[in-house]
Amino acid sequence: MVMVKEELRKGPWTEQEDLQLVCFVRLFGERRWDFIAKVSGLNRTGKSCRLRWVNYLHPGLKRGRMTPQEKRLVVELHSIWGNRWSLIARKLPGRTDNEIKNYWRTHLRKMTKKQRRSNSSDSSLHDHSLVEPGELNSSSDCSSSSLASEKNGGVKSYSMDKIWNEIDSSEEISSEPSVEEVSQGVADFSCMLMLSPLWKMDDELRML
DNA sequence: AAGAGTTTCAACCGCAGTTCG
DNA sequence: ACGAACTGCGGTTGAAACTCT
Repeated sequence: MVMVKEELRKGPWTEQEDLQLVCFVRLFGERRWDFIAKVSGLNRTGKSCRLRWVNYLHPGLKRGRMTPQEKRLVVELHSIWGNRWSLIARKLPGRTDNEIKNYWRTHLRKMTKKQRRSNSSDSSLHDHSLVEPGELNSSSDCSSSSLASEKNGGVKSYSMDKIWNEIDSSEEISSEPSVEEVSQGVADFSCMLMLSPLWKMDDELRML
């Protein structure tokens, strides 16, 4: 028998992987990521699973651009705490440290550009307006919980709403099942049945 | 219209801190 | 007390989308 060690998957997550991860996080909670990674049959590291959950799948995440208020808060807090992104993120409910970090980088770039320009043209630098032109009226389309670019028909063109709907509709399960329950086969947990290659693997093994 | 430059965002990596056996 | 495994954080990268010329 030849043991083929499957390579860990990297790169963008598929809708199916997301569903799978959400199911297993609901089962086991937001901890033991390595365990979840193994048990779920996702070919990902625990780290990768955690990151995906925290930055993307976690319910209650706000989607869409940051509002001018949020931007202002980020700048204020950054002036106090520096690059303590996770700390700053805690003051902005629904925002992740990654998001804030990303925002800060672009913000910083804009500022340095502005500065360079104003240095060269000797204009004043008072405009600390964090609000880009046109932002105030159009701001915060957070209501749309669709993923970044639903326009592109790529891998990512599905929405979190859709995922959560699918999950909700497929579960009437208590929030915290015991490990025993799980091990004896919460397998009737429909999404697990359908999704986890682990169970498939089990069947395949039996066949041998 | 097309190509270059810029922005945005998701994901990976390495490291440090924490937990557990 | 100690080492291994796990977790969380900050930095960085790369691809896709968008804007400008």
